[in-house]
Amino acid sequence: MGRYMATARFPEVSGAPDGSSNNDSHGAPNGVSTIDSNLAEHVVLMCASALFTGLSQQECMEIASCARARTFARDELLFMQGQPARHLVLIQTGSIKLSQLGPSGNEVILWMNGSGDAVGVPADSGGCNHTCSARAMEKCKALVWEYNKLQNVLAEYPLIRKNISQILSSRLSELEERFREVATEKVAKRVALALLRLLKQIGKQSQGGIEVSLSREELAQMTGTTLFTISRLLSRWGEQGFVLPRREAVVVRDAVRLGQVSDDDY
Amino acid sequence: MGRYMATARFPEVSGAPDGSSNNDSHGAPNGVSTIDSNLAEHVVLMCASALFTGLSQQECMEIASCARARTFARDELLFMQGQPARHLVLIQTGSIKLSQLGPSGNEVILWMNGSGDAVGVPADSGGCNHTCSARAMEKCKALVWEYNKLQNVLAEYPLIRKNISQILSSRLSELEERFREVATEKVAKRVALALLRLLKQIGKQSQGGIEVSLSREELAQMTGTTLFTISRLLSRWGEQGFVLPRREAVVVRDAVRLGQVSDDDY
DNA sequence: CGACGTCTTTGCGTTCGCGCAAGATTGGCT
DNA sequence: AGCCAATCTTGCGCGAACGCAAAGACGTCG
Repeated sequence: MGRYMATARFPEVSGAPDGSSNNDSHGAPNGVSTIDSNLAEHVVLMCASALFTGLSQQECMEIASCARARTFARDELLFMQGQPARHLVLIQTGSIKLSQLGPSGNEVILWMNGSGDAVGVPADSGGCNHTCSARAMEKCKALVWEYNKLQNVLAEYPLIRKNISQILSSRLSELEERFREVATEKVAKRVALALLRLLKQIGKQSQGGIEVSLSREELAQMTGTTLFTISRLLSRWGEQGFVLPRREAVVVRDAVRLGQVSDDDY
Repeated sequence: MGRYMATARFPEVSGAPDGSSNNDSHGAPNGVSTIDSNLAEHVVLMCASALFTGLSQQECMEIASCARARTFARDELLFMQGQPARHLVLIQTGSIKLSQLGPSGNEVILWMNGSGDAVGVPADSGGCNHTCSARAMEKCKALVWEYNKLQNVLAEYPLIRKNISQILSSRLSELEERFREVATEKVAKRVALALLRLLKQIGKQSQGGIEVSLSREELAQMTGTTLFTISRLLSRWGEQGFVLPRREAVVVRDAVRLGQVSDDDY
């Protein structure tokens, strides 16, 4: 609570960058222009992403040309729940959290997305409103397409439609699983399972283990509990040695042990 | 628990009906063959369904010709969690519940589907396993397509792909909402919201209100609580008059009042 | 019609996890 | 360096909901 209140401006991811676009000094050596080396990066990113799986480098390059490169500052809002969806964002570096606000003011974090993930995936090409708000957790680099420019791309490469279905479908099954968890499992197990998922999604190698950068409150909002309970849990687990509680983060030292957490571990 | 244990046979929705297929005696009057009148019914159903939205009657008829009509008996299993998905089922009458079983044996009901809904929607055309089990809640009539026969249809009518994305996307947002609810709201509100949703999905007009045919336990499995708590809740609400607790069902007399249920209502 | 199985109700004790409050820790910023 | 705001920790009490047990209601089937 609190930290974000200042950002009251209504954002909508704009294609036009805030100044910090492609021309980041990358010390491009003689002959290779900065634009080209960025383009190559983008193509690599795209080919590895679930969204553009199956497309050739050639094709990715084509599609990349309709995109704008952007950076998002820490805590910057990409879009807000309820707004009409207009932009597709492919994350290059950094992580983005998608959270939903309920009528009674309660907030949950629905998704954490990292490098290679797509945010604002269009179901139909247009017309829908965002079901959640998106916020950069740290400085992010990303590629942004406007839906209307995407229309042609989708028409030309029907494979992307298939990939979108695939993405939607796998998100659905992940959420089904998480729904079952939050509906039936006790807090300790839920938190353990959430952490294990987060390891893969936004985990960063760190001394002594893999670090997940989420505050106690954010972890609580992912698992349907309170920051107090999370704090107590992590303290306990810290004593047992398989996690290291950090400020706004958790370092997981032993994922296997974490996976064995059961009801009696709290 | 228990009632279902007997059905140990491994099912997989078969195209070949169990005998009770198209030729239900419908007292077809002279001139109109039973087949034709069924086909007409199917086309009407399809045109009204989200899956085939936008297709002409002509086209629906074409597609219907690849389908088999089937009935499912009460408590019949359409498919089981973990099995490879092979069939698309469009519900004509009756309702089907989709439930997921966790590793520790806890079960939740993820979806309740009624007339016009599609079960086993293919994300990609094949290769995936079912994330939940499907069971007919009552005698159901349905149309069934095999995935391999569907391949051609999907290729010929790309609109269906779009519709599938649409369906997946709207299911995703419903589940996001329910996830938020189960993660943040108290039991009373969760149950009220679940009932309101069920009214639309599988509600049947009944004397004194709209009836939802779910046992206490099933209602509990939808909302992440126990049959005891549900029973107590419904008793209380019954006293207040806006619902009627019935055996394996709930009659909602005043949906507006139900929507106003808040924490202090239990 | 009566017996049985299933579903439901309700009482009661227990516990998990909430939520406040006060204090400790941390990192950023001037 | 030192202040300040944000985050985190921990103790404590309480209440929502669980979960068992026993009894009641209902429908079915012989």
